[in-house]
Amino acid sequence: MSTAVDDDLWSAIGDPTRRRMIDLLLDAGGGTATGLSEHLPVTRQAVAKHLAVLDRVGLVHASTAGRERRYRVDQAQLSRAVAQLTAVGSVWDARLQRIKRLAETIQREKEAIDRGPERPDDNTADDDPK
Amino acid sequence: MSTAVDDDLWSAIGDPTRRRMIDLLLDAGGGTATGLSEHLPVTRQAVAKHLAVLDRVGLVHASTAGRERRYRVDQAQLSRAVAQLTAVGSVWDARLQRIKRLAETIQREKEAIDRGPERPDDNTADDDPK
DNA sequence: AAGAAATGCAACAAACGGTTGCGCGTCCTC
DNA sequence: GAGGACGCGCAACCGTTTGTTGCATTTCTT
Repeated sequence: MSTAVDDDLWSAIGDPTRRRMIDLLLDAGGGTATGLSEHLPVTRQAVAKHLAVLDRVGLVHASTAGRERRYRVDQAQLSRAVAQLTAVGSVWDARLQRIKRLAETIQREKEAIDRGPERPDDNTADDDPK
Repeated sequence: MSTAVDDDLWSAIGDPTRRRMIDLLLDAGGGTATGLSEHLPVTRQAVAKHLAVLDRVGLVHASTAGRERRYRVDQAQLSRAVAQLTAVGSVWDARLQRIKRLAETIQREKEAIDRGPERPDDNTADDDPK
């Protein structure tokens, strides 16, 4: 169900610093390594490496202008990533729900036994009540 | 908005191997390091380390039974993680939507200019069409 | 009691995220 | 237009993570 490309996307957005970088880029509509590093607790070089990673998986694109290298978020690719997140989330959610229902069923059965361990079915002698 | 604990949760589920392990554990309702490693492309020891990571952030719990050490998913904590995923996803989605609307607005304005760069309002000379 | 099965521990290699230091192009200003 | 300031890329290095292999230990089975 998950491809290698998807794994790359995941590990790209798995890093907290990279997630914050994407936030910043979305907020400002783009930015440079130096600019981003001023809002992050890491050096410009570390930011540059992260940008290279994000670029490699297509989550951002760069454009050189003079001595500046400006990065913008690729909306389509980020959409893909978001779809991945919600997909995995809903799969796990579904499994959790199933487990939860199962547990409740077992609990009900247990309580039933606790109430009357040997009592058979209710309606075995239900016909002709009078 | 994101705490250190949340970052730990994220990086725990950020690893593709660990995600597949959670999948397997959910499917089978629990499992051991040796058992999981048979369904994964890594050795038993690597799986054991991953299980230790997942245990440290509370996503799984272990119980020793004889020579076996069986791990189960902590439903509440996984729910937390899923909530995280969907939260980040919806934030990014919202930003993407905003950008998309903005782009469409600009596009409409551009097209309007292309149709008639200097034309003022539509209904200035609308009376007496003949 | 002996062997198979499961785990844990230790040493090691490679990749990752981070730092510092340096050199090179581009812009601004005097 | 010469010189400094600014932004960037490259290389070396360090600590942690992720993976391996090898071995000792515990527990089950026969």
